[in-house]
Amino acid sequence: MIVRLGYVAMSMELQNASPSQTMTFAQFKRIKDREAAIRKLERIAESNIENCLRLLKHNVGNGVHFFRLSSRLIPLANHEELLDWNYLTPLKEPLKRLGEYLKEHPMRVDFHPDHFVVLNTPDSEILKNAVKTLSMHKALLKGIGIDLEHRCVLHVGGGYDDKEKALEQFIHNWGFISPSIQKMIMLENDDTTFTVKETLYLCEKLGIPMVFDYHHHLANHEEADWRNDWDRIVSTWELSSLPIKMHISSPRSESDFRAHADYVDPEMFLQFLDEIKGTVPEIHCMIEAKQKDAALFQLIKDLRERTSFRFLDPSSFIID
DNA sequence: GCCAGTCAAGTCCCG
DNA sequence: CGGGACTTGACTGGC
Repeated sequence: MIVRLGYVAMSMELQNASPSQTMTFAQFKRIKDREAAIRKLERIAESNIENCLRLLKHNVGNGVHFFRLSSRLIPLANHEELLDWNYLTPLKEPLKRLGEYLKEHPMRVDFHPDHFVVLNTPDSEILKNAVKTLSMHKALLKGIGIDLEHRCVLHVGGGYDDKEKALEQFIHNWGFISPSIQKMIMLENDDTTFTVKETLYLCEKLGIPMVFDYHHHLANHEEADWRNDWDRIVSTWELSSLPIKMHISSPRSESDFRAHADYVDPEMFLQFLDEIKGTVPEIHCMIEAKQKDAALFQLIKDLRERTSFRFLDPSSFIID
């Protein structure tokens, strides 16, 4: 079984390389000349994409081939008072450069839109905004030249005091979402509302790959033993051309259990790998730790010290 | 140059 | 029902 590790959105090691620089709407309004303000937004977005390319180069230099792109590349992209702003035109060339680099250096990249993209809302305005944000992600993927299939991880959404009803609302809303956006989606179990079993219910019904978040599962489950659902999780990936992916993080502390720790506990990870060994030919694990790439590099170091895993490259190894 | 406060979005929580 | 907490990284303002 091949295991490939990745990390999230930004680097603790590269200086001044944030892909999520921003301008709030309050700041935007304070600028008298609207055209100048829009040009500033465009400069920030271009800089974010430029930093994104630096991050990709940093990844290649360190043998990392799995990476989550920031979902905050374009500040205020979906703001209702900026509907006339065609943010894509000035970004066409920078996005193309990302795509060209990715063609030379293959890397699995995807997005995790912010948690206010909720597809199971009963409010049609909120659904409209969620779809708008997903359309931006679609445009970014197209601009880079990445196939849309399974590139956006989302949570199921709100519980609204009746989770069964909330799940049915998801199914209802799903019918109003265009196939090209449906195709982008993966669903993840969350740490407060929807468990693995509930997420699986939707994934199986609608043909959506499920991203298993081990930490969230520990925080929120009906049945503690996830292994009973593992085969079902794996099966949701049969319809995808990409290998199964999941999220790995450690709790910050017992009292602050849901928060992400700085690093990943290697013993916990090794125990987990031992459980799933041989169940899939290849798995991609997204390391979600406060220390981002530094946590990934530390985990790799820990694994090298503790195991005799055969490393294919600095961030991928084989378990027999 | 550091620390506290602000910003954005939805949901959730409390009174 | 309304206001505040939550979450995240970036940024601003006060000292």
